[in-house]
Amino acid sequence: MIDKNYQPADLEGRMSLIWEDARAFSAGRPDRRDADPFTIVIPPPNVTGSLHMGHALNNTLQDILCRFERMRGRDVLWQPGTDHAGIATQMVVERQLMERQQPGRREMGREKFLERVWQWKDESGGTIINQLKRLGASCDWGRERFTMDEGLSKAVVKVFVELHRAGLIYKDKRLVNWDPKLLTAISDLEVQQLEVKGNLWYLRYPIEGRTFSPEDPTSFIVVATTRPETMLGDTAIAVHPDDERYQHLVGKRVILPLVGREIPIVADTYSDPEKGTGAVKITPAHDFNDFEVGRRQGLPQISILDREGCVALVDNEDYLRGLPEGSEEFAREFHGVERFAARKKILERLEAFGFLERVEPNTHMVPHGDRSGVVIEPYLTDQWYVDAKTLAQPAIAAVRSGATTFVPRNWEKTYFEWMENIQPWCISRQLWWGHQIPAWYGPDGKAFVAETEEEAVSHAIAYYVEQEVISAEQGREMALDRNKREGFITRDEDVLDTWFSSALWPFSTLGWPDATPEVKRYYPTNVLVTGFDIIFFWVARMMMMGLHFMGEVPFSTVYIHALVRDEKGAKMSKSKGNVIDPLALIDEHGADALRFTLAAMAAQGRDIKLSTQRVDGYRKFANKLWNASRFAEMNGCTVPEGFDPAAAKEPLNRWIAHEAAAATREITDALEAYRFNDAANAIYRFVWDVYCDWYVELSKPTLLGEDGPAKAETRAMVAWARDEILKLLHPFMPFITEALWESTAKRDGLLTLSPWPHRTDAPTLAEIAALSAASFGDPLVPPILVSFDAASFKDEAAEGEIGWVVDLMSSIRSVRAEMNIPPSTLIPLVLVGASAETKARAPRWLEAIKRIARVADLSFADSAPDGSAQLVVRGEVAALPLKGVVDLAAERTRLTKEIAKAEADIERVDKKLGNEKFVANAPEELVEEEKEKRDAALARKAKFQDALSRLQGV
RNA sequence: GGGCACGUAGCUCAGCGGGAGAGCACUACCUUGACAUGGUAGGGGUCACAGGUUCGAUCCCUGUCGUGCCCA
Repeated sequence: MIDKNYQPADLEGRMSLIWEDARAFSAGRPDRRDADPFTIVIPPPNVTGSLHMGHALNNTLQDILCRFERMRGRDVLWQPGTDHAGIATQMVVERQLMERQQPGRREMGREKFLERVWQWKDESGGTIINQLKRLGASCDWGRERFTMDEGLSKAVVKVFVELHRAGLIYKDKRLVNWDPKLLTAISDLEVQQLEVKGNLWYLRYPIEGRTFSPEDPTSFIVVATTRPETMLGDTAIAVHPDDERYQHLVGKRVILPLVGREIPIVADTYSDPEKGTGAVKITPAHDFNDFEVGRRQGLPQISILDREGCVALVDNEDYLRGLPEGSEEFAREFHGVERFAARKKILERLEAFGFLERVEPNTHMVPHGDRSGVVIEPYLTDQWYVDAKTLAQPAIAAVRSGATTFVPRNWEKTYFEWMENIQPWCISRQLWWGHQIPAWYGPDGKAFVAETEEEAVSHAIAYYVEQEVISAEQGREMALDRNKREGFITRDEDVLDTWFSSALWPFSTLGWPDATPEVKRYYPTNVLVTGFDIIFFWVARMMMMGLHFMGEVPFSTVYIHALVRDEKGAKMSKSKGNVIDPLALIDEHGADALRFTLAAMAAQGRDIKLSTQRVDGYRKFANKLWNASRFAEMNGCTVPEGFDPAAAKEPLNRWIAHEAAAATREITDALEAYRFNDAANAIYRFVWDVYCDWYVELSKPTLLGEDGPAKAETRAMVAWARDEILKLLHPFMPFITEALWESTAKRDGLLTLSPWPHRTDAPTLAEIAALSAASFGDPLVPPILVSFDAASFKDEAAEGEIGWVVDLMSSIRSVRAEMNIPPSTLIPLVLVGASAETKARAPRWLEAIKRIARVADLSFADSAPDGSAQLVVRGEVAALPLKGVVDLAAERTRLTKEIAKAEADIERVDKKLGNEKFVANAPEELVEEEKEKRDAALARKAKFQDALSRLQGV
C-alpha cells in the first residue's frame, strides 16, 4: 500500500536502513564476480567537515554515476573515507581546549595532545559520513578509510622513503611561505593573494663617501618599497643594467640608513626602470624575488624576523656582522617589536633623519595564509621538498596522450599551465597532527630516512662507525641495547602536508603497498569527480603519485563540476551569511529533491546558482510520481508474471513502450557523457509530460471501463511503465524510487540492484530512411541494419495514432479556451472529410476525447456545419459547431490570425526557396523539407480561409 | 598583466549553423473519481552591442561594453 501523502523524511530514513541491511553497496558481491568493476574514490572530506553545498553536489554526481553503473551490472566500488586535515583539525582541537579553559597544546606536550585529537576524531569525526548517508551516497561504507589509519600511514611512509631514495624528496634551505600565526611553513597553494591598500615608501640610501644631505640628490639613491621594515635585512640595491640614470653608481656602495651596513649597488634585470625609481632594495631573506637576485649576485641573506614575525636582532650574527660600534644598542631597541609596529617605528626614525623622501598610496597584492588569514612572511628555513617538476612530466604526458581526460575538456589547459610551471612542493609542516616525517638526525644533523626507527638506527650506526665518530664496539652496543643509544638520533618533529597522503588516496585506500586483490581489481579507478578548486591541490598530485608508484594513471576521466553559489551568484561563505545548508534543505524538501535539483542544474562549465524554490519544485515532481503510482495501485495495475511489453496490442500501450524506449536512450546517452542536466530533464519530461499528462490520462477510459483484454493489458502496461520510470529515476532520486518499488509489487530484490532498462535503439524515421538509403544496392549490407528485437518497441502506427489524438485534444482545448467556453459546456465534434484511418481511429478514442476535451458527441461530415469553429489537425479539418454557444466575431478574429500565421510561414519559406544560392548550397533534404513545409502551410491556409468564408455566410 | 568562463522571457537557466526553449513567477479558467504539492489555456524575448564569414548566424570569427573566476 502506498501512503496517501509523500513524506520524504521517514521514507528516506527507512530506505537507508534497507540498503544497509542488504549490504547493497558492497563491492565484490559474489554475483558480480565476473562483472566489470567500476570504481570511484570519494574526494575525502575533512574529518572536521560538515556537509556543505559543494559536498552535496559533488557526492550527488558521484552517486548518480555509481547507481547508474551498479544497475548496469557493474561491480561498483565507491570508496569512502575522510581526510585528517592537518591544520584544520589541529586548530579545532586547540580551540576546544581554549574554550574549556584546559591546558593548551604546548603545555600538554605532543603525545597527550595527539591522544586528545584522536579522541576528538572518534567522537566527532563521523559527522560528515552520516550526513553523506542522509544524502543517499551509495558508498561501500564497510571500507571506510582515514588518511591517518594504519594502512594509509604505511603507504605514506613507504612513498616518502622511496621518493627520498630516488632523490625526488630532499631537504633544502630556501624561502618558504611562513605563517607567523600557525608557526608553520605552508605550500604556495595554501597562500591567497589579496589586494591590500598600502603605501609605497621612497627611501633615501646615502651613497658611500658622500656627505648625506636631503637637499643634495647626488648624495643618495632613492628606492621605493612596500615593506620598509625589511630594510634591516637589505644586502644590496639593484638597478637595471640598461638604466642610464644609474650607470655611474653600479659597483658603488651605499650606507644602509639606521643600520650602517655597507651594501653594494648591483646591476640586475629584476629591477624594473618603470617602477618606482627604478632602483630597488634587495632583501634576500624576506622576499622571493630578492632571494633569486641575491643568489645571482652572491649576496648574503640576513633574516631579521623570528618565527612569530617579530624583529630579531639581538644575538643575530648575520645581522650584526660588520656593523659599526654601538649597533647593539639599536638592535636592542628594535628587538622583539612586532613586524607592523616595527614598520611604523622604522618609518618614524627614517623620517626624523631625512631618509624618507615621500609616501605614495599603493594598492598591491599581499600573500595571506588561507587558514590563519594573517600576512604570510617569506622566511628562510630548512624544509622537505618534493621534486614536483620531475614527477610532473609523466603526469603531463598522460593527459596529452588521453590516458586521462578532463570533462569538460577545457580544464586540461589549466592543468597543463600549472604542471608546466610547477615549483618544488614544500611538504613539511611544523604541526603535530599528521604523518610524522620518517627522518632521524644524527649528532651532526645528518638525516637518515627509513621506514622504521630501527632501520634508521642501523643506518646511522653504520655511517658514524665508518666516519669514526663512534667506534665499532660502541656501534655494536648501541645496536643491541636501546638504552645505549638514547638521544643518539632524534626524529624529525615535523609532519607532512595533508595533501601528501591525499595524493595516494586512489591506491592507498585499496591496501597498497600490499598486493591486495582490491588493488588489482579496482585500480586504476574510472572517474574522479571534483571541483576545479582542487585540480592543483589534489588531482595533479594524484596523477604524479599514481603514475610513479602504480605505473598507471589513477583515473581515466576527471569530471570537473561547477561551484554552487547562492541565488544571486555570490560565493557562499560564512562571513557573507549566505550559506544554504544542504541538511536544512533535506529536512524541508527531502534528499531526493535536493539531489535532483543539483543534477538538473549541473550543466557542464557553468556555476550553479541554487534557489530553494527550485528544490521545492522538484519535491513537487516527486509528489507527482508518488500520486501517479497511487493511481496505478488504486486501479489494480500490476505487471503479471511473464508479461512482455513488446507484445502489447493496444496502440496506447505500444506508444508508451515506444516513448519509454526513447527516454531510456536519451537518459543513458546523457549519463554516459556526464550530461547530468540533460539526463535529469529527460526523465522529468518523461514522467510528467508523457506518462502522467498523456499516458495515464488516455488510459483512464480503459481502466475505468469494462473488464477485458484491453483493460488487462493496460493495467499491466501502466505498471510496467511505472517500473521503467522507477529504474530510470533511481540514480537521481534513490529514496522515493526504492520506496515505491517496495510498495507497488512483490519484488525479487532491491531496485538499487535491479537491471537498468534495456537500452533499445529505437531509430527515428529519418534514421531508418537514411540506413535504408545507405544500404540500398549494396548486397553486403542488409536493407535495415538495426535489428528490431523484441524490446525495441518501435511502432510508427502507434506513434501516429496517439500523436493524432494528442494534437486533436490540444487543439480543441486551445479553441475552447480562446472562445471562453466553460468546461461545463459540452460541444459536439465533427470530423470533416476524414480519411479512412481517422474514421477507424476516432471511435477508439471517443471516451477519452469526450472526457478530456469536454466533447458531447462525435460525427463525421463532408463539410463543416455552418457557424462552426474549425481546426486543422494533421492536415484534416475538425469542426466544433458553436452556433449559439459562442461569439462568432471572436472566431473570425481567431481564424484571421491563423491565416496570417500561415501566410507568414509561407512567406518565410518562399523567401528561402526563392534564393537561388540557398537551393544550390543547402543540403537536399533541407530544401525538400522546406518545400514540404510550404505545402503544409498552404493547405492550412486554404482550410482556414474556407472556414472563414463559411463563417461569413452565417 | 596572462588565462578561462559568461551576458538568451520578470527570475534561474538549457540550446548553439537552417522555424527561439524549460522551470519558477505572471494572467484567465477549472475542486473532472492519483495529485490544488493539481489541471487547461495564454501573455512575455531586435538571443549585450558592432562588424565579418556563410545561401543562411542566438550559435562560428574579430572587436567593444558589462559580469565572474583563476594565476602573476
